[in-house]
Amino acid sequence: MLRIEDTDRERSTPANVEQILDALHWLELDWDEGPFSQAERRPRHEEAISRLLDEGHAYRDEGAVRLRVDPEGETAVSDEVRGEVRFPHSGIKDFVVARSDGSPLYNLAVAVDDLDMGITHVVRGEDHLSNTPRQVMVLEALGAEPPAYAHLPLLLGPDGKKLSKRHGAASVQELRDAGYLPEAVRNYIALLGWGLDESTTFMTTEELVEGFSLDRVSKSPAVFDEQKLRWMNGRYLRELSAERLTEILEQRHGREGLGDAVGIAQEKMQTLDDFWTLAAFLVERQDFDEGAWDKVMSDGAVERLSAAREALAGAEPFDTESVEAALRGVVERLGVKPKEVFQPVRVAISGTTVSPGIFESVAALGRDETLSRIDLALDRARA
RNA sequence: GCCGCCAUCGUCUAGGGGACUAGGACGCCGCCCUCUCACGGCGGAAACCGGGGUUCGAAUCCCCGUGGCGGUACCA
Repeated sequence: MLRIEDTDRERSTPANVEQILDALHWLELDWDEGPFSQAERRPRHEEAISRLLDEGHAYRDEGAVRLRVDPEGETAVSDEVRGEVRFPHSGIKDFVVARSDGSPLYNLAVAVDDLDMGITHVVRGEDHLSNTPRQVMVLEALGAEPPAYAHLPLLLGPDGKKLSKRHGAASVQELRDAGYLPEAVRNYIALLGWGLDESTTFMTTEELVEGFSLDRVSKSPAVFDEQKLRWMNGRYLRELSAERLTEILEQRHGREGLGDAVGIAQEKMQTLDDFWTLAAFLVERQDFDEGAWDKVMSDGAVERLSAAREALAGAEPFDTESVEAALRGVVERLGVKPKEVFQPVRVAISGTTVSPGIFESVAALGRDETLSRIDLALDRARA
């Protein structure tokens, strides 16, 4: 039985817990909630406290109950990633295990819970390492063997500050909203503070489960790098079938009929959000970007654009192949560079100089819409 | 203050005394591909925190320093 710290116990609001579980669910990670309810656990905690009191391991001090700590001794914690860590008791005073009102404190509650639940491995953030000797002392006073501990390096934000768990669920939510795929996030996070070997980067969940080992967990904190996540997400996006991606995007945007657009934008996307910036022009007309317009609609652009219009008007059938043939024919006839024809067309249909492939885009728009957008551009250029 | 953890390219990391001229990935730069942007391919710049030891030999082991982080609560 493995316990993964941590869902805050008493201090967690239901909404908070809800968020965390929601994040785990989105990441497609399994979990077992265990006995969350403090109310349920309370009798066991009180039992442990009175045992500690009866056996002289703890005493009352101004109402609160404190555990006795032998000032001469030391407590060693055996940690799966850091080895044996020794804590001289000179740095640990008798500590409170129960408040004056009898309610248990974290270090006691967690130790008793671990014991009752038969926990064998406690895996949690490094921020708990210094608390561990206290939990071990509680367990020892109770005559129990402490579980194995593994303290993982903290995750830092780009600012170098720790990515707190209390905001952790929120940031997983942010990643989802920003258009990252759960499998990419899962894969990326696995690589923070751990690696299978010196070069493996992409791993399925099965491979992760199969290959994970605590002895390859690193000891130093890791900074979350969104650039790398974007790259990885792009790779996962391109592995999706066009059908599946269309389904995801149609649901995300609450629209139908995005298939063609998805087909030609997929290879350029890094996040789901990128889709709209890349392909919005295929769905609705965009305003002309002034910079792009000035750059492309220079001398002779009107002639080249009208020639392209003529060719497209006669292209039959209006698919990618014949569009390409028509446009390349114009290039040849005019004896100009390909881009001198393609870029004006691109600006005419998309409003800007950056877009997916021109032949696919024109074909996807259809003849009528394409010609009408070109006419609009022509009018504007002549005005 | 005291206790503890950590320290390799900008970032994630490999490395466990000689295989290190320090490897891979993201990002960056250049070239190729090319209708733009991407994708892809090729190439490049880029790091062992500092000082002492130990050793024939140290990125690797030890000590000190420095820096970052955590704990030291009738918080979790």
